[in-house]
Amino acid sequence: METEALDAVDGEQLLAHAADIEIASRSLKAMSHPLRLKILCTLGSREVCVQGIVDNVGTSQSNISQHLAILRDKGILSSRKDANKVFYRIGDERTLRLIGMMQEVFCSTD
Amino acid sequence: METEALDAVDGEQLLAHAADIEIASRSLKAMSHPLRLKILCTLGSREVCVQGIVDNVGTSQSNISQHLAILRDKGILSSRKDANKVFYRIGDERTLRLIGMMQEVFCSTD
DNA sequence: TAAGTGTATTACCAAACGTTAATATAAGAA
DNA sequence: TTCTTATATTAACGTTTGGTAATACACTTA
Repeated sequence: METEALDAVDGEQLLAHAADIEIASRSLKAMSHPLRLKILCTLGSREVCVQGIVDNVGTSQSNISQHLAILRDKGILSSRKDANKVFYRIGDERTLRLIGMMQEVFCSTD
Repeated sequence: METEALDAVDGEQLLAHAADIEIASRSLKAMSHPLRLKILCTLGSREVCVQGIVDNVGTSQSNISQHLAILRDKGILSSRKDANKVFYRIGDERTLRLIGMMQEVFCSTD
């Protein structure tokens, strides 16, 4: 890890490309809602069905379903149907990495 | 009927504490607007005055000032006044780390 | 002092967001 | 078939957000 990237020199800046900014802010926005972040943290790298997410996150089934739809539509989650259950997982590698990084940054005692 | 997928790895969940979730989502939300993310990337670890940010980010002075206020009020930016100019910098260490991480994740190595 | 430059604030409006409640769909069980 | 569980969708409504335009404030210089 080099700190040189942060020491922007004379006009140099991070995430310089407009497309990168758009993609990154889109992902951040998707993760920035407490319930959605909690969903993502509940999932981590495993697969959990909707009811499992509801039990863990703690709001109504309808509310969870709508947040899952947002994450799914943005390409962050992917799902698999088994019988009458639907299992979700984080299908976007970058998001998975970001969640891990969030833990490094925001969890003090680990 | 049981949520075995969840029970199987009961203890394994990222950002487990409610307080961490709140703090993290708050920071993410602040960064999740394209203009604000661009401001943060413009700053990096250096100090830039408002007009410099306006020139680099590219919207109205009023709009930039409002986004700066949001970031300042959330404790992400700190500022210093010199004559009639105001210089901003990222004053929150965690945000600085996150921005660096965003670069790792979202910037294709070119 | 007046004029000019740099920054912040306000008011207004439209659009996006988030929650609840109700309903719909799908699949397994009886 | 009918009942029950699991998940998704829709409508409605209040809240928040974001942008523009206008204006106010702060400081500097002539």
